[in-house]
Amino acid sequence: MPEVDPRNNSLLRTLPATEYDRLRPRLEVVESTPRDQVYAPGKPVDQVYFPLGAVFSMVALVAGEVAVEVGTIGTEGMVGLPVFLGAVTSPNAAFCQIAGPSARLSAEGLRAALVGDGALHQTLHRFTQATMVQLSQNVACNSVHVAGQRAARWLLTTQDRVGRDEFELTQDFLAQMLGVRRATVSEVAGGLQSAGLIHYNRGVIAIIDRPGLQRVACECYETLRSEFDRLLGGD
Amino acid sequence: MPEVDPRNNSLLRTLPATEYDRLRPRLEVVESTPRDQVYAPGKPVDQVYFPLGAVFSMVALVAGEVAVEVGTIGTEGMVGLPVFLGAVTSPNAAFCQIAGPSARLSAEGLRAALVGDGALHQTLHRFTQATMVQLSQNVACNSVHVAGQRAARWLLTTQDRVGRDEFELTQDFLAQMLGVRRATVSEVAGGLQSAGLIHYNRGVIAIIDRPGLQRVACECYETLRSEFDRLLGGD
DNA sequence: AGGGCTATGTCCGCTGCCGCACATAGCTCG
DNA sequence: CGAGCTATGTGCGGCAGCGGACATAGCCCT
Repeated sequence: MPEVDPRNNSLLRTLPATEYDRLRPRLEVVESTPRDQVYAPGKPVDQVYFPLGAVFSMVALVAGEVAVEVGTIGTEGMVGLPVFLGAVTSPNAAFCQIAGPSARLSAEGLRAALVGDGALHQTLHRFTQATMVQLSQNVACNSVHVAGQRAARWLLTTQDRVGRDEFELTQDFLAQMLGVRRATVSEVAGGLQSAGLIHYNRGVIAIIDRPGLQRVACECYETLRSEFDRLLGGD
Repeated sequence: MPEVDPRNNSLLRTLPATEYDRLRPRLEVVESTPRDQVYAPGKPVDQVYFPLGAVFSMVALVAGEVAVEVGTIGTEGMVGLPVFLGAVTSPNAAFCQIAGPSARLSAEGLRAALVGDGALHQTLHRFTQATMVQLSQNVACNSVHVAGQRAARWLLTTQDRVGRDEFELTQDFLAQMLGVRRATVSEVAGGLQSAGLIHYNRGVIAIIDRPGLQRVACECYETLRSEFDRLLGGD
């Protein structure tokens, strides 16, 4: 595996050297592939992930079955907030969406690093707030905006998180993330492609015209991006 | 104002006596009426509320205008988590939904009470986790369940929070909370009434048949209730 | 008593998405 | 090179909820 610097993760990057050095030996760089689970509903969350290029999805279950995406996490965050918040388990699940590396830390490792009131604690507090804002916006977005707008928004957000303009994504997967039928994604994706905004082929998608996509996407994209900047960017 | 014991709030109730006594002199019991704002989007959150009978609603804005309810807070919680999480402002708003008393505390008062790693800190961490679970479930619920199910669920939750089987609520208000048209609420509420589950009249609603309502509501009600119990009840 | 306001009931045409089903094209592997 | 799988395209009937508009009824105030 190519050595990746854990400092590619914004949360880790903001830590002062002393605190980071204490954490460093406990971090393990691992590669995830789509659908790898970080934690499952009701099972103990025993590891947290600081994505270094991978993107993860949090989903909520309905009737113990249908999974609806409630938020995504990339290099700006951490997967495993329930550990930070003192919960052993969560009713939600988290899994890999886009392949890539992450810095992994055991739950005890995180808890140990949090004793006292250091920078990590504060950083994770701000990330928690950012996550709550993301969840809130998603509640609103899901009930107000139509599939096409949300698909465009999702693609923009994912591009931000992976930092590449091409990544693996099937229509089937995107349909699950948006909570719509695959057939609906087929229609809206076809529309975006013939408008020259994206290009896709058998599970690989490329963003061609970002500004164009932004015009199609709902304002939730901009709203969240600027709020994340404000909360997590300002240091 | 009738003196209400701040210990009616579960978060305050779980505090050990020493910590509560330190907080007590800073708490002020206040009465809220529907639509009273606790905080507004982008403005500093300068007070937090521990509801003692009132119910509050958090809403997210879309296009700076349309407000969609993302969660509710009653005696089990606190309004003003952004303060705890170190944010000065929030893009969301919070306002009173059902009239009643709360224990109010200034933002600085809360911050002062949090120095060191006491029980309040831990309690609020667990409440933060509970709130995130609530938000997640609402994302899923909004995209999967139909208006009738969600209305029933909302009524059940609100009844739990106010602790009475009759409270003030107009169809117009409920429509905003559910993110549907008032006309839609008129139809589903009419259905619930003729099924003998509820009774309402000009802004006052009474829950007649709780078990019946539970059969109509989506499982999100039970899911969340048991998760809140698990996180906040176990002490 | 009457005027106005608020809360509620109801109707129409429309649209976005659903459930279901089937068709096709590219990739992979024996 | 053909079999089979996976990813994508498409069509049809149906329904929930929308936007917009209008009607009625109870309440309050004068």
